[in-house]
Amino acid sequence: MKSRSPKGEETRLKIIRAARNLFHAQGVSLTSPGQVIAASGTGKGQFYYYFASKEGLVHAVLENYLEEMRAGCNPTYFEIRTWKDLERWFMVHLEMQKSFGMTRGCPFGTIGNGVTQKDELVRQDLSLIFEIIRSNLAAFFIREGTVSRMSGEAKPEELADFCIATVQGAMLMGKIKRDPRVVEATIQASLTHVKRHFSRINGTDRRR
Amino acid sequence: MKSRSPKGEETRLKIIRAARNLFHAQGVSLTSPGQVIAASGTGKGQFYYYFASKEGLVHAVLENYLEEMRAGCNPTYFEIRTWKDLERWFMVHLEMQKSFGMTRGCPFGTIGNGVTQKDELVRQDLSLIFEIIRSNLAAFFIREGTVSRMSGEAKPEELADFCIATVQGAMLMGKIKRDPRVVEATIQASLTHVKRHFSRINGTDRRR
Amino acid sequence: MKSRSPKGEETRLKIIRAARNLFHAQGVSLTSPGQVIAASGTGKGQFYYYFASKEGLVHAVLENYLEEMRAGCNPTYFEIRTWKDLERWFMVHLEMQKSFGMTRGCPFGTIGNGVTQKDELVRQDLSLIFEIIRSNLAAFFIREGTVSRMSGEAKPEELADFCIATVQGAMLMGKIKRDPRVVEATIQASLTHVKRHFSRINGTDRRR
Amino acid sequence: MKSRSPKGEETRLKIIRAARNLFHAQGVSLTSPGQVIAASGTGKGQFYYYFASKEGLVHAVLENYLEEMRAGCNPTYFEIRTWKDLERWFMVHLEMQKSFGMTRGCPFGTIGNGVTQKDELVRQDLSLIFEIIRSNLAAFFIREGTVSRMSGEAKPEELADFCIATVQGAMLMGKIKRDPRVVEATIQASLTHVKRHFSRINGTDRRR
DNA sequence: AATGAATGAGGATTCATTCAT
DNA sequence: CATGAATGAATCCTCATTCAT
Repeated sequence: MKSRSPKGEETRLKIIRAARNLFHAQGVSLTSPGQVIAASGTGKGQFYYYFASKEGLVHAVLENYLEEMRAGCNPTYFEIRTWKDLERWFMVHLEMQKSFGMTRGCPFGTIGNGVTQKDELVRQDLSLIFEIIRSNLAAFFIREGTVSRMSGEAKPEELADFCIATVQGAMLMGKIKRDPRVVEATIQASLTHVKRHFSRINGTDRRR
Repeated sequence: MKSRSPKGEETRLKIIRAARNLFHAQGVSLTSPGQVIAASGTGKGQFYYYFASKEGLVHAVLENYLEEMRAGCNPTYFEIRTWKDLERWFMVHLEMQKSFGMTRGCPFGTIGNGVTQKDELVRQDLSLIFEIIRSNLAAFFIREGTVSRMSGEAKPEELADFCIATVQGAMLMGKIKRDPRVVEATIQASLTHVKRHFSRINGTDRRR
Repeated sequence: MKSRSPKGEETRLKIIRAARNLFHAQGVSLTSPGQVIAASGTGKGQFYYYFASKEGLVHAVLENYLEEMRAGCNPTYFEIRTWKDLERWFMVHLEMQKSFGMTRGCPFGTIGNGVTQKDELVRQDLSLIFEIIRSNLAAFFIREGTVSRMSGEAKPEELADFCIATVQGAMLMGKIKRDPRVVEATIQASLTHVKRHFSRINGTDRRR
Repeated sequence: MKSRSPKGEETRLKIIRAARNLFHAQGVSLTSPGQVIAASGTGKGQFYYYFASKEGLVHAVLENYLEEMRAGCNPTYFEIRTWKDLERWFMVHLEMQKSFGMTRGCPFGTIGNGVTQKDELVRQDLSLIFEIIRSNLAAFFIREGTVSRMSGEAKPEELADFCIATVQGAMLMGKIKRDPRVVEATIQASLTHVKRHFSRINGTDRRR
């Protein structure tokens, strides 16, 4: 935490918010400090006062996402307690994408796509974020009972990974095709697949 | 088709090959013409003699992928006739990623992730490529029989989209986590899900 | 004269014509060999086969203008025998400029404006062209009688220079203002001024 | 107004001064940012910090001329109150040109000659400058009396346009011929022409 | 005569960052 | 905390020209 004064923290957040949006829209590499500075209405000096470098900003943005998730105010992250919640989890991703006219993918996926061998720090930030999402999903699957009548193939963590990967892939394809239908079909299928593992237990729930 | 002379075509291909590799490794936006020129061992002038712009090069690279697919010499694209073929289709993606030490995703996904509103041409090129891959998968599913015991929910095309999206998502997550296990688990689950739609018909085949 | 074969001469002329137009529209320095080649529908090799360099092309273009003038087929150059001819001479410049929507000046002035210390050859070409135009005008003034009642101030050559300079200045201002009125007023005044020197002799002619 | 700090303003002016000189010497299109940067002793970044583009610099240079004129410190712009002033106005242009060894024309004419359809902004800047010069001349002619014994043909504004156009044309021809005599003769004739319109009133003044 | 391929210097601009105040 | 000025490498691209066939 570099600064505590409310004024400075506000400036810092303005920069982070602007960067978040730009990173989501066009990725990290196409976003220059200049763009972030302009969009945030701050100054060149401020930028490098609060962030050591552009990479530092990426780190801060991801940390900001994390804080948001921990504080429970990120619309795509919430505790999943029921199958309805899980469905909602899939759906909010689709809705978010729709709200941008299918021109953007998942913010994390977009940032993650641009990581190269030299961005080890950022890669780890992303890994951590996905780890948390994974835990959230896995926790639900664990809670949902001793899973899988199918030779134990699917562990809760793997189901969680599967959910995340399909959402990522769906959003990427949705962005490329500018079409929500791929996303809808994919997340539907993903959900169906996941539910099946719990068919014995949640008899009535299993198909919707 | 700009040039036919064997000499020029060779230069053009050298540039395309270099670009292909760099785009795959670090995405389009992080790849500068200068890098492509250096990697291809050509000259500044040659680059712009063969390609109108950097965007033109991206277009040419994607066209090159298309030609390769049509000629049947792209390792990730081949006619899928059996369930073994489908498994192989999933696997070659994983193998390719492993061969790069899990530092790269799918070349198309990587390029696609970087497209913004202004890259409409590139987006359409990618859409076309994915359309062809989709057709290939869908054709198999159609051939595999009158599908889906499940109230017709899953159409062949949607299953194809599902396969593509899961592979894209799996590779993206694999790259971010630098870990092949997510990929393995995800494509396994995806395959399982798909097979299930054909379980009544291909009784013995259904699990491997 | 580099080539005599009709085919080659035709190519050469296509290039010259394209260059003429481009030089007139945007000046020499903003016109690249590439533009000329494209506009003439020829090839890179042809260009440097017929012209040693870009400067050589400028030279050739100016020579072409000269030939045209000598052959009597340049619309702005014709023998001036009467005051009506002189008026027409002023007017054709205005008309030419109007025909381009007041977006261009005099082709010679435009080229001349761009000459720097290193373009000595071109400068001399232009000097020659203007010398010929001057002779034409001066010849008329000489023929028109023993001039100037005013203490010999205005020699025929000086009147010729005056005509040329006013036309050049008028067209330049007309281009900058995108307005034909400056041109009209200026050439009218210039004509009036010139006529006055002959008022004693050509009594009735003197005002139109 | 981008900057106020004395340091920055000085840098900005250094760039403008260097550009002014280069534009005058070789025109806008032959002047590269690199040349301006070198001549001004600043850096690449500074150039684009102060000016959005090369065109922006041209705009700034013309604005600078305007300020100079308004501040009364441009040697070619001063209030014309007497016929002597008008003569001086003509003469300073000639002297300026002579001071550069007849290798340059009028700075405004030189810039104006290079404007193409896409330089609308610059064209308007120049129009404004010439409008101000015109007003200055016209004001004098208006003050000089109820004009024109000649059927009201020549309005003060038109005489002003005539003066400007002849000076522009004279300087252009002077540059092309590298000879001050054309300029001398042309401005002399122009002056004579203008004076004539006031002959009744300023009887004794009319020839010098 | 004609063609296309090659060359590399240079042009216009943006980048990420640092410095001084 | 904040501002604006400074820096120079790098980006994307065009230029004028030459070469090989």
